[in-house]
Amino acid sequence: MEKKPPKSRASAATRPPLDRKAWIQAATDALAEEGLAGLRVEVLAKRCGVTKGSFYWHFRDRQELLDEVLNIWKEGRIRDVSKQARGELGKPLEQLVRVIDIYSSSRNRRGIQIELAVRDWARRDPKAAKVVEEVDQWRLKSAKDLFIASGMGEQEAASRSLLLYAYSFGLSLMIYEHFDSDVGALRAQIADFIARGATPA
Amino acid sequence: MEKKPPKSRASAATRPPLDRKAWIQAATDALAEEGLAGLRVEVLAKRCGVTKGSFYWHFRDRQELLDEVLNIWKEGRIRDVSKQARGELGKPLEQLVRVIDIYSSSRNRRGIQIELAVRDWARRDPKAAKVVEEVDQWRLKSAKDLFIASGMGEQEAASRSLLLYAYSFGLSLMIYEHFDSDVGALRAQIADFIARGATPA
DNA sequence: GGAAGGCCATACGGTAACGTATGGACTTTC
DNA sequence: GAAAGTCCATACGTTACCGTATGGCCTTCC
Repeated sequence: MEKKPPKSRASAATRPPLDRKAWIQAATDALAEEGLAGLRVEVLAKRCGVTKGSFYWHFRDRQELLDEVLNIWKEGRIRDVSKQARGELGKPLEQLVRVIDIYSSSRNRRGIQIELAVRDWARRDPKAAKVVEEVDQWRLKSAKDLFIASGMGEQEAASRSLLLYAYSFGLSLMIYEHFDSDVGALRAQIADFIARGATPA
Repeated sequence: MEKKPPKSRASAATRPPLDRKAWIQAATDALAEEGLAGLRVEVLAKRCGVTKGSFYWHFRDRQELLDEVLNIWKEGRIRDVSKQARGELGKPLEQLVRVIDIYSSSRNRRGIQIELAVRDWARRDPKAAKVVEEVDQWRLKSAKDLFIASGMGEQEAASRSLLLYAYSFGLSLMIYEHFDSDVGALRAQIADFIARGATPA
């Protein structure tokens, strides 16, 4: 057998060594693009330019990565909500409209894709379901507070909060570009409708 | 080599032979329960009590089954919409509230699961996306007509239609049971809000 | 400069799935 | 009753993935 030179570490020399964070980042990218099915060890390794030997040094097994992805996502979402709660982002109604906008906008494609992937994941995995439930709790509570802060009653504030988020997520499940000549106007009207209850004549 | 008796056809004798429809039915069940990832030939075969030898007699390959599942689903949804359009189901506003109800209700768990599975599928598969787009077109157009029939203007009818369906699908992505002591009341208020624009004091 | 530890490549065994090839059992047709 | 057709079981080759075992390079620390 000819002795192959044990792989020039050209890549290893130039590339900074990976850590857990880098793996989780790559996994989250894959989750956005391909859903839970995209989180495969060997595929992620190729994406990172290494082999799975690296992966199993940083993680016990695939499940450990999945758990981390979920937790990181949860923490990020709760941080976002907390920012809102601190009221540093403008008046209540403006914030509510912005929330709707964030989830309707193509600007935030990656965030939306992850959101949908996690929620699909949650339909079959109890751990993911628990994370989604917690995130929903925070968001709904925060939105409800904002509605109340703008002078709305308890129950209506709760209803509108639920409507706001359900609509936002649901919209990104639909394919409606050709439904109307100006879907942007429709979205704007709906946002106004949810946040202010207005239905322009 | 000992000659094994070529498998008693006990099952085959009692079980009626499968046809394409039976396979598609089983596949749709699997889709509801496990999503697209559940549509695996050998797994479905086990569910049907046969081996994949049967499958490949009825279908050219897995893709052919997937296409059929999509088409059957599309036809069913469009049939549903057509029923509405024929106005055999009561007054416009009642019908709209019923649509919301159908997609919020645990009565229709299977239908909702399939709906979500197909829409998740559509995020990565152009064929599925095309089917979803067509179904959305029919549904949105039908809802819009109902709103118009109850005296609403063009644009508001369009907005509310989009809101209605987006909300319905989005709601089944959320985990909100513990958000309020009476989530049923919230849902009822939202339905009324979407269909009639009412926001009870 | 030698030892220890961090980071990774390679090779291996195992499982699950796809699709094909082939033939067997049972039914229908002529 | 033989031939043709229907429906399926079995065996095979292939690919993709998981997780383990093992060893090697490269840095750090004494």
